[in-house]
Amino acid sequence: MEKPDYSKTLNLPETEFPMRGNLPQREPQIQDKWNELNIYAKVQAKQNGKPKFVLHDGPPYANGDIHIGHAMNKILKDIIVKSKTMDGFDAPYVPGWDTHGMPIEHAIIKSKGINRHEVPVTEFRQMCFDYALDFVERQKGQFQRLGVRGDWENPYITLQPRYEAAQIRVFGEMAKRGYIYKGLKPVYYCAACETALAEAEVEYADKTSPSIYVKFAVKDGKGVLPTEHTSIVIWTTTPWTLPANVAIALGPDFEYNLVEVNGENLLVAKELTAAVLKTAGIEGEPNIVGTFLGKDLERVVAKHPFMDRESLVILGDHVTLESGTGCVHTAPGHGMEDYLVGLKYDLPILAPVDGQGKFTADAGKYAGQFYIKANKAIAADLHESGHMLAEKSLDHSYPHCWRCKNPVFFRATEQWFGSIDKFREQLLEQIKAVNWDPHWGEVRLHNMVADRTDWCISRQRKWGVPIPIFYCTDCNTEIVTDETIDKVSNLFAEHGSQVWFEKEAHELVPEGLTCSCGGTHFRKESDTMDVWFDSGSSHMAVCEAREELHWPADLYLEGSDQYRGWFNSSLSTGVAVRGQAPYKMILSHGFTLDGEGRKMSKSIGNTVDPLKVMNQYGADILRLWVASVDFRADTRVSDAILKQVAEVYRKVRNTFRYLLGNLNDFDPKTDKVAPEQLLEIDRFALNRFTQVSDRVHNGYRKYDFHTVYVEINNFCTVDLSSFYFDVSKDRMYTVAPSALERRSAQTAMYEILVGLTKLVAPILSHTADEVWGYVPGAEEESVQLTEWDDAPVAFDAELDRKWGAVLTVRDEILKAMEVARQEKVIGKSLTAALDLYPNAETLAVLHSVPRLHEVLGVSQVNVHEAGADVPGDAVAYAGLAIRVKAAAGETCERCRVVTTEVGTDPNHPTICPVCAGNVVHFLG
RNA sequence: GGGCCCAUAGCUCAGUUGGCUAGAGCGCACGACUGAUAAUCGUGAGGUCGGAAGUUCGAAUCUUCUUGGGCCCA
Repeated sequence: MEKPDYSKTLNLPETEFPMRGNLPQREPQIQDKWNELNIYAKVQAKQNGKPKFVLHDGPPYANGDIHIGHAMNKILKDIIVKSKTMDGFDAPYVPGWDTHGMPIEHAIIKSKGINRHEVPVTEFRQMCFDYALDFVERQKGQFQRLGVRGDWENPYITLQPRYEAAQIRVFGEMAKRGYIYKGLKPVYYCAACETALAEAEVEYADKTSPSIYVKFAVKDGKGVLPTEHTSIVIWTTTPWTLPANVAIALGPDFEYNLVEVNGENLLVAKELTAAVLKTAGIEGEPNIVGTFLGKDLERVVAKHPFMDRESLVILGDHVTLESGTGCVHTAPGHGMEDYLVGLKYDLPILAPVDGQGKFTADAGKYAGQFYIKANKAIAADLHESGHMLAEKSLDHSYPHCWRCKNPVFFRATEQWFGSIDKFREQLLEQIKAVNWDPHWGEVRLHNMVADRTDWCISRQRKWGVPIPIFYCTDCNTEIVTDETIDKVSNLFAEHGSQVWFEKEAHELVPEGLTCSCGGTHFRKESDTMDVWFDSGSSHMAVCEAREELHWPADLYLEGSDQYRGWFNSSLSTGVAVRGQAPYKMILSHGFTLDGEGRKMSKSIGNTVDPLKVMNQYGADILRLWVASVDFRADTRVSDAILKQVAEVYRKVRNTFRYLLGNLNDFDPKTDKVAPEQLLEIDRFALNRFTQVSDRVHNGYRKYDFHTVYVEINNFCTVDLSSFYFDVSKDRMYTVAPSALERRSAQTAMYEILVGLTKLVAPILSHTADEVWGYVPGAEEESVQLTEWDDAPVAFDAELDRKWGAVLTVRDEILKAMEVARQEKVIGKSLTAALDLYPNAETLAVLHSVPRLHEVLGVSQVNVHEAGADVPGDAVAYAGLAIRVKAAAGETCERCRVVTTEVGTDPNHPTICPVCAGNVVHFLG
């Protein structure tokens, strides 16, 4: 008989599951399979009737390709939705898009080079509409490439008719409750284009402006300032705004000097006194007759230099001492800060300038003049009347119109507001009721809501949802009633908001509408709504409207910029129309920075493109990266970081591969070993998995994905690869295929394989399904169609403690063996024989371990009694002295154990008796 | 300028109510194996916790200040 090739008589791992992921190629195939299966619908159908969990998607803006922030956001949501599903919930996910607003108008105007005023509104809006939908499709493909599962065939889009219709109803509800009012607010305005401008439409350029110092005579010093011959000196570079002056702002904590000059007292900030006097050409040592704190001068009354009006002294934190006089001319109708401080003091908002930039009758003698031209006339008059202290000019950076390049200015215009004031207390109450993660989110939103001004919801824009208000052409009364809202909403539901621009007012109002004045002719509002009102209505248009969802949502999850944005606008509309926050919980993530913690920007060139990452590494690597970081804070990403994540992935993948390889002949239906018959070490492996499984489940439930990542990583590397697999591999390979020792290990590996696949599925969705295709006996078409099971064994704390002690001893022995290896006493562990000299405690541990040599990976172990003489060449460790020597005998050609018994069976002269017994199972 | 947040080994993160020589994985170095092989195993070297001051018997953990960074306002 010829000597057999013993390597053919082993149960070596074998699997088609590739070692290399090749994710950029493989993932799209897996996604195709999901699409064929219609995985979303299938999962939803299966979970129907289970407790619902609604994560409501915050809509990204449909413009541009997705960036790394989008990727992180969507991946986090996907991990949550998938883990909730596997945890036994019905977790629908309806993705959304935000589509109206300036950036798309901007993009259309730029890319098509068109002038908004020359293209018919409906045509312009259609272009915006098409553009937005193009990007919805584009981003949808990119989100799907990330592996995100959702109702992609039926998303919500803010330009959808049914969405716009629902939004109109939100507006109507707010109006009905008296929360909508018309007021004045300054906006950037271009007189040449006769239009309001968004901030993004303003560009800064150098300009030379007048720089004048004007005296405002004190009329009532409130007992603090003298009234006779006393003036407050203001400084301005826009003399034309003086007709709109209603106040003078001082810094509350600044000191102000009262300086006597030529018989009159002038008030200027102490720090600026010298500079002002110098500018005014006043020589000599100033004669300071008094010093005051700004806050002591509050409500002093001055007299306007040329209007028949008073000017109130107020306090503002925006006052600086960088230039001017420290006494700030305040015209709430012509400046943002002036406006805001004006709200606090309830100042009138005057803007006596019309749409062409000409002064109105309210500007008195300047009526009819173009605002800039009036600068000269005003200055001349101030000289004439003796109010001009000094007049110079100044070069500075000033906002200009992006189109016509003319200077722009702030002009108070009529705007629609949502009255936060009327339900601020309710907002603050509701903030308390929400579950905030991280907890500081509550403070952040609370502070914002506590001191925010009313919500300006109107925009002088075309690409948006129109504000559904009519005006009586006879008496100009605003009309918004249940009937008009109903009518408009229904029209929008049918035709979309485009109908507002296509039809005349009389076609849009309910039949028979009559104004209280008796008028029956109407015109329609031309402003559109702030896009935050669009997305802020999503809880009504989506959560409440769609039957698979519910209101309020269980969770909103967005970047921390959304405290100001969507969290805020959604809360406002929710409380306004339903008296309640539209979400039970807010979870927020940080921003993604580069490897050095710097903000990413295209100009610096430090961006990480998720699409490139997926082409290079794969979506699962990106997903694993998301799971690996502390997303609640800002996170970093770089190629080096992704490489590291890819290493972790490789380890996890190899773990799966090894499990699959060892299970190639395992049929769970027939080969499973009952728990009580399992070898102790196999039970220990399962026991550890039980623990890991529990921790991973809890990690998912607390949205601590980093815990999930760490637990899985450590389980694969420490528990499995370096211990369990390493220690059990010889047994797996050498024993008869169906021997209990092998089936026992296979049972443990099978349970671990199935369980682990389910644990990683929410994160490594592609890989998990790839693995699932190889799992023996797996019936479901996707692991996403399974739920987490209870762990295969109940956690046994005693077993865990015992093997913990074994591992500690093993570590000591490995150290000793490493020393022997360095000294060339041994090579691989199987060439070693050990003499162990334990103390009583360690002896008990060693005695408790079945198959000790297997656990230590050596050929021979000789455990001496406690107290035995320790030879001088043994190395002492805690509780144990160890002598490592080369094992005596020959190496069994089959199992590679070194033993003196090789050749005991004359038929097999090169192998050990154990192998001789096992080999018959292979040779027949 | 204001509100909120972040800062622990090269990297990603742990470090309950302040208390043993600050931990893990990866990476790195060295070594082993060649029956998980574009794999696998072992050993080891790396932080004094952004900085300063303070409270305390004792602080990465508390206080103040400070530096750098981020989000949102102004």
